[in-house]
Amino acid sequence: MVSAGQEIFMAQQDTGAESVTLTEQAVQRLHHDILSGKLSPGVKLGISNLVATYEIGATPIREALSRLVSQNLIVASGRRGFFVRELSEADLRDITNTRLLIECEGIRLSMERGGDEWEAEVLAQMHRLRLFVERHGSNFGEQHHELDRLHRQFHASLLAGCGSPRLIQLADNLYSQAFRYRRILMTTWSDPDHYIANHKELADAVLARDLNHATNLNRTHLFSTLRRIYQTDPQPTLYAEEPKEPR
Amino acid sequence: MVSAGQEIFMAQQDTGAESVTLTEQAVQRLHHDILSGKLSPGVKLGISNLVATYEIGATPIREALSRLVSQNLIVASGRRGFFVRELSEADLRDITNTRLLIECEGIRLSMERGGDEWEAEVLAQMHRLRLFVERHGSNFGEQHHELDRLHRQFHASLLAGCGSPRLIQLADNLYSQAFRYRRILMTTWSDPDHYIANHKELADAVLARDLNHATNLNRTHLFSTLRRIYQTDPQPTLYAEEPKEPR
DNA sequence: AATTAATATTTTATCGATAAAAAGTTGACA
DNA sequence: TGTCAACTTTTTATCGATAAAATATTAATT
Repeated sequence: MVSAGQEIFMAQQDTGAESVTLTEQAVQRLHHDILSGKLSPGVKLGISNLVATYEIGATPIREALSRLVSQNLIVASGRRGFFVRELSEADLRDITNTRLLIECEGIRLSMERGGDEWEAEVLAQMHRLRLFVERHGSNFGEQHHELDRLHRQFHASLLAGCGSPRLIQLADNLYSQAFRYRRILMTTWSDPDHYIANHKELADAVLARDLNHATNLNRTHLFSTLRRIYQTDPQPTLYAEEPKEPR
Repeated sequence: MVSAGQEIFMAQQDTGAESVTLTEQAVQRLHHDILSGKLSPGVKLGISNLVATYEIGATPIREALSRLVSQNLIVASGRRGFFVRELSEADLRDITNTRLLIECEGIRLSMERGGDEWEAEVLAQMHRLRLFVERHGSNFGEQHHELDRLHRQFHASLLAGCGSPRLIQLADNLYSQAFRYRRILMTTWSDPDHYIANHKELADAVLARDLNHATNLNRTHLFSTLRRIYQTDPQPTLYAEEPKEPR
């Protein structure tokens, strides 16, 4: 027999899980499936297909698609339906340049305004990232949900202290857009130690308020995807002419 | 009696007007009504109200609302509905800072990459703006659709040559967000000549590739709304420490 | 009079059905 | 054999109806 207390608890759990709008569920699942590559670039997102696949009605699916359009993951074409956005070198370059602009400003502001909690947050995220990589050193190349999450959160933490909701939101957005490209490289990642060392260096530079160093590291980090996928020179348009400040 | 030819023509016109998705129509009308202040900040956007007002079904209305949520004009709250986003000083400050970052980078890139057509575009928009103001000097303070459009396009033209779709889109987006605040001031605008002179100076600086001057003018321009509405000091976080480059 | 409980009302979120495009197919004619 | 036109199928965009929440209202009890 179930006591009243338990019933209430379960009801809360139920609503806690199910009270999330179907639209939101659809957004999350579509987002995930697009980032993971399950839904490839260019693929047509037919309503009836999606309704069948996700077992969600057409209205919430449609609403979810609309939301993802504004996030540049999906393209809506007049009366012809929805499609997963195509990838291109020009697009990745645009993403990367914009990201650099947004993230560097966010980091700059965080350095200026960030307090103790912000610093603690950066350290904590770095720590989580390191622990995970150390524990999964062998399967490092594999796509791993948890690693994705930690990596995203690490980068988010760097600008978490900036005090600008818009910069934070934009950075997160651009991260998602870049992820589809980065994913392609994931299987080729080799050296966990190198990976951790890189991120540690960035975190340290940020916490040391060394804007110049942090910016340079971040630029290298962001452009590495572009370089490795398209074997192009970065052609960084941003902060390229930044003065060499004595550190 | 109507000939076959006319019938076809009318049908085309009909589809020409109506083939635009109802969702898109709803987006435009909501966008307009929010920017114009017809739908005030904080107001609840009840579905049935909107359905009745716009004479559009609930599905397209809902889709339109979803899209505008990602544009920061509307807030969606769980199962409680949609609301026009509130205004606040902190929000305008965030908008303004972000705008400055985006626009200045866009202008910088336009200066670097913009060709003849870009320059022509800037001049043309400046000209259109001037002509309109000169012709409507007396009713200058009034809200005027056409002036809004021209002003928006003028600012868009400054970064039109930057080659970054994302910067362009972001700038436009932020313009809309700022517009709700700027609108409050519109009735107090006094001097058409001053208005035109300001914009002319900005256009000239941009075309002369004087980044420093253009940045300063743009900062002043953008922060003037903040200053005038909230009587605050700008506290510009951006480019504040920029060196005084000899022009 | 105030706080809670029970009820009624409104409104959202969602589904299933439908009309209208778009895409695809077939067949006729040059 | 190729092109155009009529027709069929598929799929989108949209509506009206409904179940489930949230909100407002009333009643009851202390």
